[in-house]
Amino acid sequence: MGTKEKIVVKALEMFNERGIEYVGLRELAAVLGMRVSNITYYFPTKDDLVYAIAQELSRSNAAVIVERDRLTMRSFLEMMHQVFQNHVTFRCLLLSVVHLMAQNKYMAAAYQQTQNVRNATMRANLEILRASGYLTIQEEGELSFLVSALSLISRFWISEAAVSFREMSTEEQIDHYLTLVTNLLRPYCSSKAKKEMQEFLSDLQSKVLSHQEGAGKQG
Amino acid sequence: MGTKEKIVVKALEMFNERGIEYVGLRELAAVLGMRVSNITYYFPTKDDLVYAIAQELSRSNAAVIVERDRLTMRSFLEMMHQVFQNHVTFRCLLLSVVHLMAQNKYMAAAYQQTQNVRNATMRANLEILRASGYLTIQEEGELSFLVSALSLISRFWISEAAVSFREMSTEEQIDHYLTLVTNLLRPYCSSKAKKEMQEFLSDLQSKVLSHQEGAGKQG
DNA sequence: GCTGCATTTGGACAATGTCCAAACCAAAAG
DNA sequence: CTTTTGGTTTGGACATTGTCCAAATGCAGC
Repeated sequence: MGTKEKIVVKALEMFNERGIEYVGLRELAAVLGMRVSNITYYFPTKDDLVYAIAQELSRSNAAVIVERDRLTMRSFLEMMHQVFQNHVTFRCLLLSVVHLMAQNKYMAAAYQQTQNVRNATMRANLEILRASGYLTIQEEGELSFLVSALSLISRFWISEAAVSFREMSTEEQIDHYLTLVTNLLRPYCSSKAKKEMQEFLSDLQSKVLSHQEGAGKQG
Repeated sequence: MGTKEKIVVKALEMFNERGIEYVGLRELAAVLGMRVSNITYYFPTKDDLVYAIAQELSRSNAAVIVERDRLTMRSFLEMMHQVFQNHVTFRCLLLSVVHLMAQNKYMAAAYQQTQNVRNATMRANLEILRASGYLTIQEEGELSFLVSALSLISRFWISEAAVSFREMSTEEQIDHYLTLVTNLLRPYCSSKAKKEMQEFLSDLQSKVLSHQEGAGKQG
């Protein structure tokens, strides 16, 4: 692993723990056993370092794809689950989204485009679910509403969790917000969709419980 | 207006324009025609200054109340509207919520309590709307879902708008997110509620249009 | 062994929030 | 009118931050 990668990995770790703004380059350098200017050699600006991390998140999120003809309510929710887990892995970015966009025009542009793609994909997926008889969406307005709402949840669930559900474990947080997603979709769900949703939630919660037991054994 | 108030007023103005983190005390002092240490005399810490602003937001939000026996779907939405307008007035706080909470324990505690009160009030209001035949909520789960979803929207609509709908006017942004709120509630609405909702939205949008004309005449 | 280039280093810079002793100033006390 | 008092205001210091640059180091290829 080259120096550049080492920096990115350690930076992500520390940024996630304490927040991007509260980790100084000197501290990061000290942990890495190098000097500050060695970091600025690879990343002239702290923003460049953050941007490199952001690109990794993009890559991770791009990897979460289900073939169109295999999309079910269950696989849709599992996609959301994977995206949420990526958000946890890169939580420092999502917690600082507003500041990063305000400061760094380059990142703002890239983020904007990514989000446009994500929203279009979301819309397409919902349309597939309607065509497959999972969702009973009557009009365009309902579709845009679901896209908007899912986008808002997806972007900011981790921020709300950070300020309001700090005492909950990551698994519990994800469970909470995936439940929110299912409740949002429920009024538009066919009985087939509701059944898959219920199965998904039960499986999810049993995983959360087993995680808690695991944590209990450790502590 | 004493020095202390002058500082708070100007700070809010500048924080809203450029973000709390990007307005230095020296710049604020220069605009106010005083020295930095004069600010720190009244607010030993920048956080203290921010906290003073936060207390003003609390006061403004506490003023948004409708008597219980007069609560209708329309007045409920108008309450949301007023809250959203308060958020605009104090937008610097909402845009930095995550960082402020991470940094300042005192503010975190105060915010937490405020949010608990707000959620309880929201729940109570929704229950009144159900009792008055506006909402057809069947089970507890639906009620908690609506409270959670409304809380998330209320906290982060302005953050999403800041990164995604920057080109929209404030009125358009508020219109968009109030529409989101109504769409969220719609599946649980009686026909009476739907009618009031529709009236509210029409009035809102005609206001937005007149605002646009006004802006057009100015520019 | 020398050259050339990527890497690493130390030290500087301006800007930030915070702090403190001294100066200022207006009103009360003598 | 002078002195004292206590709330303001000031200038300058401090450590810390991100950024920058010239010099030193290390290493592969000739």
